[in-house]
Amino acid sequence: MSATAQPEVVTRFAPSPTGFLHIGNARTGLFSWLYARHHGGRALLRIEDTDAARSTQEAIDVILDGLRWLGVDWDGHEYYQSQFHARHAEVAHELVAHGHAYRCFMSAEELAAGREKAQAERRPYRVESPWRDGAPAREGPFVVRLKAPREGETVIDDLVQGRVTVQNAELDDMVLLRSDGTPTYMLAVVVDDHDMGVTHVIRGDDHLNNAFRQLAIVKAMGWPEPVYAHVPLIHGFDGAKLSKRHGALGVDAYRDELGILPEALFNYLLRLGWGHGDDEVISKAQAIEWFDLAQVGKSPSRFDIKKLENLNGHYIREADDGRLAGLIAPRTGKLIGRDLATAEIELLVRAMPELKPRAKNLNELAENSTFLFRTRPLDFDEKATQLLAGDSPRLLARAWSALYALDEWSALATEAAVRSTAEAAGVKLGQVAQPLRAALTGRATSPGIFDVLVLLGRDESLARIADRMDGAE
RNA sequence: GGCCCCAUCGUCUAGCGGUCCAGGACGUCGCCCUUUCACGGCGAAAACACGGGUUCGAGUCCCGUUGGGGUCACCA
Repeated sequence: MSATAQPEVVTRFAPSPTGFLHIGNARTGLFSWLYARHHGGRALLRIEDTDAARSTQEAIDVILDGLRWLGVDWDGHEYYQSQFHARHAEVAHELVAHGHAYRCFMSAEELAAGREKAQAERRPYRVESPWRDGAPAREGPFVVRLKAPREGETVIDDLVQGRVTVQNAELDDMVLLRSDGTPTYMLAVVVDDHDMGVTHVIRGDDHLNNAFRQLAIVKAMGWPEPVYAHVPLIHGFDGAKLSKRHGALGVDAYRDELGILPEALFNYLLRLGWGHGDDEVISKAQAIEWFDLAQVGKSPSRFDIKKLENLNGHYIREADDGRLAGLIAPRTGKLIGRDLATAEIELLVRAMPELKPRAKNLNELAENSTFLFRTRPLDFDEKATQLLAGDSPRLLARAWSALYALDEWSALATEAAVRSTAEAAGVKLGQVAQPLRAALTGRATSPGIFDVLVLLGRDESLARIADRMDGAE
C-alpha cells in the first residue's frame, strides 16, 4: 500500500443510524476521513446498528447518501456492528475465563438501591458487586462486568486533547454483556475497532470519558492501544451541544431544504474548529494536503449559518451554470407550479451568469429565476406596483416605442434605446429603468434590466411592457 | 454534585515568550461602483475572562478564581 516505512493509518467513522446524519457527526466523520487521506491511510465506515429498532435500511441510507454527497468516501465495504455480536460475546467470555471480567447477578433493584444510597450520602456511585471477588453464583439472570482496575491511573495521550489522566478509582465495572447475552456498546466498539485494525480512533469528545473504560478492555485483552483523538463537539447559539433543540438539521436538510452546495458545507465544516493560517476558501485537495489533528482546537465551536451561507454564495458563483440550472430546475418548477421544459432549462443556463451572483443558496437562486417563466399577465408585488404608478405608464409607452423600433435585440442596443428614451423625456435613467424592471419581472429587484430584456426576448419583453403602459400613446 | 475538558473581536479563527497598542474571515455600520438587488472595492467599530506568579519581557508558561462545556445506564 504505502511505499514508506510509516505504519499505516486506519481510521473509522462509526455513526449510529438514527434517521439522519447530524451535522456534528458529519464533521467528526470528515475529520477522521481527512486524517486518513492526509496520511495515505484507510478510512473505514462502520454502522453502529446495535439498536435494531432504530436501525432501518432507510436510516442507514440517509447516512451513506449524506457522506457521499459531502464527498466523503470510505475504503472497502461498510461494516455493520450487528454482524459481530457473536464475536463480541466470545471476547466477553474470554475476558471472564482470564479473570478480567465476571458474571454479576445483581438485580436492577439492588443496583438502584446502591445508587440511591450513594446519592443520599452525596458520594459518587460505583458498582460494588460481590461477584467481582468470587461470590458463589446465584440462580437467575446475570450480566458480564469488566473487572476494572482500581489502583493507579490511566493516561491517554490524545491527539487533540493532549495528555489526559484519570484515577482508576473513578472507573467502575461496566457491563459488557447484558442479561440477554447481547453486547453493550462499550464492548462492541473496542472489539470492532481492534478487529478492523483501526489505529486511530477519532470521534466526538463526548466519548473522552469512555475512552478510559474502553482502554481497560483493550489492556485486558492485551491488544495494541489505538491512538485516540477526541474532537470537540459543535455547539449551538447558546453554547450547548448542538441538538434538535437548536433546530439542528441533518446533512440532507442542508442539501434539500436550505439549498447548500456540498463543497460549501465541506469547507464550512472543515473551518469550524480547524484553521490553516488565514485561509478561508479551501478545496478538498488542499484540505487533504493541509489537514492534521494538531491544528484542531480543543474548545467547542458554535454553528453559524451566516458564514455557511456566505461560503455557499461563493461556491454558487464559482459553480458551473449547467450544474446550477439542473439543481434549481425542480425548485423553480415548484415555485411556478409546473415542470420546466427542456428549452426553459436552457434559458436557465443562459440566465445563470446574471442570476448566480445574487444568491446565497439554491432557494434564492430558484426564486430569482421565476420571472423568466411566469406567464402574462404577471403578478406584481407591492414594490413593483408602486414603481408602475404615476408617470410610469407614459414612460413605458415611450420606451416600448423605442425598443419596438430596434433592428437588433441586444443588451447594448436596448440600453441605447432606453437611455435615449430617458433623455428625450428629460428624466434620469432610473425613472425609466425601474418601471421597466417592474413591468418585466413583477419585482423591484432583478438582474440588470438590459440582460433581462435579452433573456426574455423581444416578443415577450414588448408584450410585458405593453401590459403596463399607457395605451393612449 | 464527582470526574474530565475548555477560555483571543457577536461568531469561526491566526498567534506556538519579544516582530501584537493582537492579524484574517463572517456578521454589523459607513463610503465607492450603480437602473434595482447582488457581486466587487475601500474604510470603521469590535477580543487576549479575572487574579497571582515565572521571566529582562506573557495573548503565548505555571497556579488559582470565575465562567462555559462534556460525562457519570443492562443507550449508543
